[in-house]
Amino acid sequence: MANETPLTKEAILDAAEQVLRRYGPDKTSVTDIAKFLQVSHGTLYRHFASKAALRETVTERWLDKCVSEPLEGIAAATDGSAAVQLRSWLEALIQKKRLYALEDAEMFAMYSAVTLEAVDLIAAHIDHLVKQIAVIVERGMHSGEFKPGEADAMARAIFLATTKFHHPAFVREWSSKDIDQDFDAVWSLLLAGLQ
Amino acid sequence: MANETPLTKEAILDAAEQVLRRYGPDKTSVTDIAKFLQVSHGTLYRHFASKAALRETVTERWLDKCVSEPLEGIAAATDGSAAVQLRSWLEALIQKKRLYALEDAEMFAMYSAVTLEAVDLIAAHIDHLVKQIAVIVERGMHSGEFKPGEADAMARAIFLATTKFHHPAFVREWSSKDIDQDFDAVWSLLLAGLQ
DNA sequence: CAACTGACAAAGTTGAGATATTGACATTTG
DNA sequence: CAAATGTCAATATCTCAACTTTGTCAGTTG
Repeated sequence: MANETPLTKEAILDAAEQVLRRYGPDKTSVTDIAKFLQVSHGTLYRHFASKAALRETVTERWLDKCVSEPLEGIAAATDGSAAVQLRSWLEALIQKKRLYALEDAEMFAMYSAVTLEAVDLIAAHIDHLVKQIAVIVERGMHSGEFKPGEADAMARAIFLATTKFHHPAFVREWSSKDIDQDFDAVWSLLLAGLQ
Repeated sequence: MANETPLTKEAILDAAEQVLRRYGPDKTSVTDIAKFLQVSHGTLYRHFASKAALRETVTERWLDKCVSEPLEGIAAATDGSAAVQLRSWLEALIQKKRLYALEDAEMFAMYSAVTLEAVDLIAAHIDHLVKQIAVIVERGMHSGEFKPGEADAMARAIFLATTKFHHPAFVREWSSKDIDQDFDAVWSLLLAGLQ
């Protein structure tokens, strides 16, 4: 019964994202996604090896679209102060995490779950973000605004040192009244270490 | 049937710790602890308002005895390099967390659970640790080894920036091969910010 | 023959009744 | 009378059978 428009991975991912947003990561079954697409659930297994692989791919795409890509814009700028640029980049990362935790709660829950299950996928996403930081740090070192050093190691240190403000394990603490002051304290110390 | 040696809070906490170590935080009931002490479970409610209060008090005592007190020894030293002292203190904190995660797994699981439930208790414990860091930082500022600044804010920033290496949410990542290298990267950046 | 179906086994989840635990308190005991 | 008991209602957890979901694959279809 081959259809004239055969099912693509992208179409499945779009459907999965919609169903996931409606039912949440815990209540969404492969069968639910198949029903939505009006295909047999077996069909989805011709495109994805397992439910876990489908969940991971949905999350990977969401992270790329909602986190990596918008931040790429900030990291790509080549003018102005590197310190200001770095702070903007970190604030944008943190603001996006807080926003999605509230406004796209089901996809954020999916991302939190995948963070615990798919270590390699998250490691690759983090590498991607650290590379963006490294570009900013390198520019700062080149212009003399930051002191010379291992830009990649520094970038990774900056990402790790701000974990509390962007890692999903801390969602509940992001509504604390002290959180912005705490970020400021960490930022000041990191900036002092860079300059 | 009042006993000649009336039950003390400490005796209950000792018993609770032993039973908790045997059965783990999920499988230990107030009745189990009462059975161990050969008293009625109702008796325990004359000493603790609730099971949650008992769990929290056990955890508080464990944190004081196993974390705060040993680190106090390192923080109290008044000679040698403040940088070396601070690094020793942080390494001791991290090493203790890793050790207990493996060697006292049930009490560590109890602590992980309480970290999610009893925000105020953990906040007080963290304040305590941050004060110890502040003592080291202040000494470093006084001796001219660290540049002058707000020692308390810096101490808090140091604790927050090293979250990934001591917060129980990251137990699973502590066995990664990169973890020590990552700590080194963060340490270098923080130290540069202090000096 | 590529794309899909649907029947199937194995694994996982759900719900309802049985059992255990929590927490309050009137009562007992030395 | 302070300390502890044991019963009770409410809440939570366990058990196990019915059901759902996952993942495979031989078979169907355009």
